[in-house]
Amino acid sequence: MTITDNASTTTNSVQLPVGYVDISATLDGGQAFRWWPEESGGYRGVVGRRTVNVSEIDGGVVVTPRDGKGVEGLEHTMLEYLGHDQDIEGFRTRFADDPCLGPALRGYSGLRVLRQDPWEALFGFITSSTSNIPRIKLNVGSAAERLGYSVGPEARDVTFPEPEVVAEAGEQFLRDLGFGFRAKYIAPAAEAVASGQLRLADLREASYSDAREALVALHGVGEKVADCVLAFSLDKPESFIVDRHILRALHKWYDLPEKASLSYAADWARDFFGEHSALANQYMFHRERLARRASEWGGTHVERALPEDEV
DNA sequence: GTCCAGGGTGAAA
DNA sequence: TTTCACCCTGGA
Repeated sequence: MTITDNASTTTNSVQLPVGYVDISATLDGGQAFRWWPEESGGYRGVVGRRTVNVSEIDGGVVVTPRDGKGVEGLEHTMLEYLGHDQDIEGFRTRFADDPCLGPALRGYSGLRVLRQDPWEALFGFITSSTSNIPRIKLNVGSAAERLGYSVGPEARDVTFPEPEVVAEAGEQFLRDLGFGFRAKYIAPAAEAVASGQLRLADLREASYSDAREALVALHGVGEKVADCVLAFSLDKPESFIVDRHILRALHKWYDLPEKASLSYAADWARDFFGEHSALANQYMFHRERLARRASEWGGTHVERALPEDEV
C-alpha cells in the first residue's frame, strides 16, 4: 500500500506561523529519538500517522509531507508538536539578564520544548537510562520498525507501536533488539498503559505532582525519566530535568552546593524557574553540551557571543 | 585487543 | 544517603 502516484509537481508543503526554530537542537537534541537528517536538508520523522520533513527556511519552519499525502491538518499537528503555545516570549523577557540563560538566549534562540505522544516519550526515556543518544535512537528505531506500521516509503517511516503491541511483543523481544536491562522495565510499562491501569492521556490534565507520582510508580521510572516525560509530552512546563551535567550547571551559575542531590536540585530549580522550568532546562542543557563539545575539540566555548563584547 | 562513559533506577547497606 | 549491579554499543 505504498504511495507512488504523486504526480504533482506543485509545491506541497506548509510554512508554519512560527519564528525561528532550531530544528536540529530541538528535534535531534535528546528530546525525541526518531528524527533523522535528510540529505536534502531538514529532518525526517513521523508525527502521529504522518511522515514529514521539517526544515528551516527563511528564519521559519517548513513542513513537507514525505508520505505522498497532502498538507491538510499538518499545520495544526506540527504547531502543537513544536510547542507553539509555550510562553517563549515571557521566558525570554524574564531571563534576559540571567547569567546563564541570558547569553544562551542571545546565542541560540530557537530551542523549543516538544509536545510528543506520551507513550512514545515514556518508552523513549525508559530506554534512555544509562544509555547514549546514538544507542537510544538505535533501540527505539528498531523497535518501531519491527512493531509500528508503515506510513511512508522508507523503513523508518513507521508509526510508534501501540502499548498493546509492545506488551504483546514482550521483554525477551526487546532484549533481543539490544535494550538490555531496560527491557524488563518497558514491557510492564506497556502492560500498564495497554490495560488502562495507567492513563497517560489523563495525566495531561493532572497536576504536576500527581502526574509525576503516577509515572514514578512504574518500575524503571525514576524522577529523571518522569520529568522528561512530563516536560516533553504531558504539558508540564514546570518540570525540570536534573542529570549530572545540569547539576554542574546549577552549581556553576546559581551557586547550588556542588554535591546537592539531584532531587534537591530539581526542587530548587522548579521553585526558581517556575512555569519556565522546562524551557530553562533545555537552554541550560544545550549550553552545557556546546561547552562540552568545544572542550572536547580542545577549544573554549564562547560563553558570551554578544555584539557589545566584540566592540 | 581493553577500557570506559553514556540526559538512571532499584535494592541493599 | 551512598553504593552497586544492571545490558550493550560506540569511541578512545
